[in-house]
Amino acid sequence: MTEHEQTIDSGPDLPEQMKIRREKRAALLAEGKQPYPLGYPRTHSLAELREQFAELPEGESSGVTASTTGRVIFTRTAGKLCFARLRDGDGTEFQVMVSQGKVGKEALDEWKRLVDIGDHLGVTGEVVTSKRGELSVMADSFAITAKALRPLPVAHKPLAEETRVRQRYVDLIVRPEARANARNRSAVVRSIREQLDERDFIEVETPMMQVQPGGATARPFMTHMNAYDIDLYMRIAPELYLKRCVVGGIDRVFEINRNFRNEGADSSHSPEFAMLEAYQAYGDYRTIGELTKSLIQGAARSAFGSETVELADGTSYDLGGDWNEITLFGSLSEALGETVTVDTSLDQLRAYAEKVELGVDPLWGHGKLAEELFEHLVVDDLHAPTFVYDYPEDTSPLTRGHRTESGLAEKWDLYVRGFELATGYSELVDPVIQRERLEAQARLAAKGDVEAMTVDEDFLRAMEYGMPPSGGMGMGIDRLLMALTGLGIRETILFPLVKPE
RNA sequence: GGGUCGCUAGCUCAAUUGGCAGAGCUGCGGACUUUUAAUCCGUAGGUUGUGGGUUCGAGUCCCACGCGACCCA
Repeated sequence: MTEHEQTIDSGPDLPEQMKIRREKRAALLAEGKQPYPLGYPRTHSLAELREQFAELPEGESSGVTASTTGRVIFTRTAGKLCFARLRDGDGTEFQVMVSQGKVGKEALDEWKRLVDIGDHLGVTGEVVTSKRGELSVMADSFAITAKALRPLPVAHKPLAEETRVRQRYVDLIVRPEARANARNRSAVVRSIREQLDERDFIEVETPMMQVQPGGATARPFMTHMNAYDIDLYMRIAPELYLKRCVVGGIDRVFEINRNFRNEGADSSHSPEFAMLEAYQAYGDYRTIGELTKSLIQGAARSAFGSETVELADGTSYDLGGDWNEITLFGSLSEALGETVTVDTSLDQLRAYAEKVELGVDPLWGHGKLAEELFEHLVVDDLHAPTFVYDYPEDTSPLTRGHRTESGLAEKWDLYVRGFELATGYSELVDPVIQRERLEAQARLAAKGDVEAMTVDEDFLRAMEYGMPPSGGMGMGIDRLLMALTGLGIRETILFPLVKPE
């Protein structure tokens, strides 16, 4: 016996149920059987059996012998006849019957002695229906294909929320919604990729470890590369690299990948999150807004069959048709009952903040305070899909100034069900103004703003070669799933970060 | 960061004023050749999140810590 086996077999503290399963594993080995064989010669998946024998009348035998596999999720013994329900990864279930008359006493006893709920099983036998009319395989033989050493949780009580997240593998085994969530996410991401492909966008993958972080105002994670002995940053956004792509002639480019932001974690924020960013040469914030709407509506159609989706709380949510459009200062004026514009003084904004009991950071400038007021007063009411247009220029350092309104930037944020889902811009492509903006950001950083950008000389060099006029957008994939399903972010991410137990 | 609540058997949860730590399902042994969360008989399973403290006695009261949920900033 190896040291490892001693450890797992001899633990006196091990719960009884786990000890017993380990003993069953040992018994299989002692009897010359593999508890974890290489495979099982399968002729039909459970779904194929369901499809092929859907018409088999009650109480009849098909005459067809099939070999199939699945995880045991239910067992029942009725004397000399045993039942088990198998389930496949796709959720298909199928019944197995083991009869003493068919397999003999020895095999039936082995079944009763060694097979547990949770085990993976291969079964070979005739496809029949039971007296109760259920399609079944009447086993001629069976083999455990993977012995489960831990019991599954009780099927009929919901798993505690924390256990779902910490042990997603168990959640996926026992909860159909968990499996559906994983598949829905895949369907949504696939739809986005296909739609962008149809529009001739090229998918790229740009650095996730960067010498200097850029493309967003956010606090980065730091790491260290030993070979070069330099600090590196996990990226907070792919923007500056995707723009380099557009400079280089990849006129329609996108990336779906992870960003990392060293900030809080709560029911709508994860420190690592998946993001789509897309850039389109000779587009602007209007065309990229249309694209964003199409992508979301297309994803809803292809993943859920409709632009009106069913949310987890049972309500439905309509993403179809045209969406509301408001402006930041217009909606803020309405909420305050006072006319607020980009020219309203900082002191006046501070007075409004005090009036609505918004705590103000003295470091906040004019634009930042206007955005904070907007988030405080307006955002919660933006339930229907709403584009919020025209943000202050001084908080949008990578965005082109507004074509007609001085002091504003050509930026929109898309709000869905009260949270920010996506953002889009007419991109700033003038390298001289871009340098001024980044240098201003760097001065904020020097003053202690941990979220401020730094001057990326290589990015500016690229811009100096000329970037065509472009629209760009970014959308949180996790949040898109939240919008389409009504789930919390910890349900749309399979393995969200959790503190160690 | 502040407040409130929670952490008990494999899973989901009880436990009265501080007085023998329980149930259902699961498991184990038995009966049953058509079960579907079967039924019947029997039975096992606990360092009550961790560490201190008060007390004759702590799941329960006090302190600290860990993990989590909700609310607030």
